[in-house]
Amino acid sequence: MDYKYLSELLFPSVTKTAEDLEVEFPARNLKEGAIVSRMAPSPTGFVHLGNLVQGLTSERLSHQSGGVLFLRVEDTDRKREVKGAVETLIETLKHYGIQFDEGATMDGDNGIYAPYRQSQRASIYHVYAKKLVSEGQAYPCFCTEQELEEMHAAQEKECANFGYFGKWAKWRDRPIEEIEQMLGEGKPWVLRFRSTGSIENKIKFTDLIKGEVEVTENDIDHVLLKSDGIPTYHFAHAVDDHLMRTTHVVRGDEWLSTLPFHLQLFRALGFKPPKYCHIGPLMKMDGTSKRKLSKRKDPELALTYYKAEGFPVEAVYEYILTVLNSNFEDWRRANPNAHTDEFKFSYKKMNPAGSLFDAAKLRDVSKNVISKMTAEKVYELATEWAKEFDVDFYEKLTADMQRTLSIFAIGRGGNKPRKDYAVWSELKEYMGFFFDDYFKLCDQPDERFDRAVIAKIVREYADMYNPEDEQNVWFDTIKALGEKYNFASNMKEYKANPENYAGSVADVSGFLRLAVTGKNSSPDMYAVMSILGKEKVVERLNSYAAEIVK
RNA sequence: GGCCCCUUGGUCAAGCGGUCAAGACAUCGCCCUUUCACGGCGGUAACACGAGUUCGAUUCUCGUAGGGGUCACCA
Repeated sequence: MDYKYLSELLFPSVTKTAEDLEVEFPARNLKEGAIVSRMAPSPTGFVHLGNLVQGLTSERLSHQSGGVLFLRVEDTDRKREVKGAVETLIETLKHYGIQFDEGATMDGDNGIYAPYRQSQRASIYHVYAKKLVSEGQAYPCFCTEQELEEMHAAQEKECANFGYFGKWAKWRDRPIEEIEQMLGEGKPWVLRFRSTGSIENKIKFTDLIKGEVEVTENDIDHVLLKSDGIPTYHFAHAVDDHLMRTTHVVRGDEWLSTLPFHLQLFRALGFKPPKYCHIGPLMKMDGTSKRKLSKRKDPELALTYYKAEGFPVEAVYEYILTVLNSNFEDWRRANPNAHTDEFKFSYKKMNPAGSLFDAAKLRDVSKNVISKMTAEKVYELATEWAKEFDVDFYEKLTADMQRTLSIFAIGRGGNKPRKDYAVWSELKEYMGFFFDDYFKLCDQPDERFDRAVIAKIVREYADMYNPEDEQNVWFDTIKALGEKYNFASNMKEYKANPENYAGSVADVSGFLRLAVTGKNSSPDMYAVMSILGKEKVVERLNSYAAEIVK
């Protein structure tokens, strides 16, 4: 077989050579040890938490080493093309603050290894395709979809391994005349790799996360170019990561099974393969107690979900880091205010197994993150969120910025800041009572007390509330009022002999709280009342007193 | 089915041949406290199973089981 002739037949318009491309896309000039990594998602319409896990790993690895991180869009699947997906992708990654040094952007490309969209790189792939054909390492296959299905069925029947290999590889060794004839008839074809591997052979390979991995050689003649001339993931991966001079590939471990093929491909092309970090899958609890993999359709795994819920980006980051690097939490405790970039991230600390996504933990992390923010920061992020997801609430929040800020300031700062909410979408429930439109009685008063007494106390307090009072005076007033109705003002005494009292000042505070906020749980009452103002406080106290005895 | 990866409490996870097997989240109890929170202290709770190597295995090896992945002109 004259492979050279075949390659001209298949790729007549390709004139460039692999050598030309080496010159066009030269090696990077980086310091020793600098890692070049990338995020290479396919634009499916939404970004997955897994993408962020992978992206964050790449980002830390490259930037921490003084290297480069770039974004490459893997849009080689025309059938699954989703309109606007690339924009969504770039926007989402931007929201999550991943800083790319080069790669695909909204309006094009940034960087000398462009284009960074695979759909625009066909001519580059074809150079290598032609080269492989001319060397006898790849060949055209004219099998129809139906023929392939029949092959699969036959293999199933024979209990043979699946795939296009060995005797099943119909077009692997057809004479050139036949190929020319098919070509002449304009029949569609794909380019297949001529594998020389055997499943009898094992190869050892070191993954940066999994460690020593023993895999079986690939013997399948995988498709390199689809019939539309666009490469498959495998071929594009080898060509692009070589030309873009990627040193480290971070990806999910679902790729582990095709790794032998990738290694084979790099060798066939004369490329040095990158180092690989295969991350275990992120799983989720499914139903009862069974664990299941994170599927593309789990809405809570889509990044847009976290944005809509109102998780601060920083919280999602912190959570992912705690999952990725087990020592991150310890570090965070030791450095509560340091920027995450100061944490020494290491792939050595990464768990080779997959992990279950822990929503409760994320919430906890988020509460901590929010509790450390200033009121101004909370205002900024909460209003940003509300503007997009709850316009009415947004208007309330921004109507009087100073007032809103003072609400956010309650219990903030100091060593033990409050941790009331984990996401912005909970904010309305937490502080809604500050706005008349959202104020309503949510909770019931304690059953132990006579409602008439409660009403009496509440009404009486309405007459005594003086916003000018200092906090201790304010509280003394409440204590005195309670004592009048035999509610203990000294908690220790009350606890020692509860039977001597109708209740404690804690209960009295509870009555007032419920009247003013509509809830049994709220931030500091003194602050709440002073922000609401005398008029509003008195009004709510009185209407509550009336309401409760109806 | 073939091939591959994984397996410490409910969850995330330390642990690299000798530990009373960390810590965090969740949960429960107590304390602090004017409420609500925060916080503090403490409790329940784990090395999947079976062989082997070894004086000694959670740590090493091999099986078994379980979980997961992959076998496309998807990535």
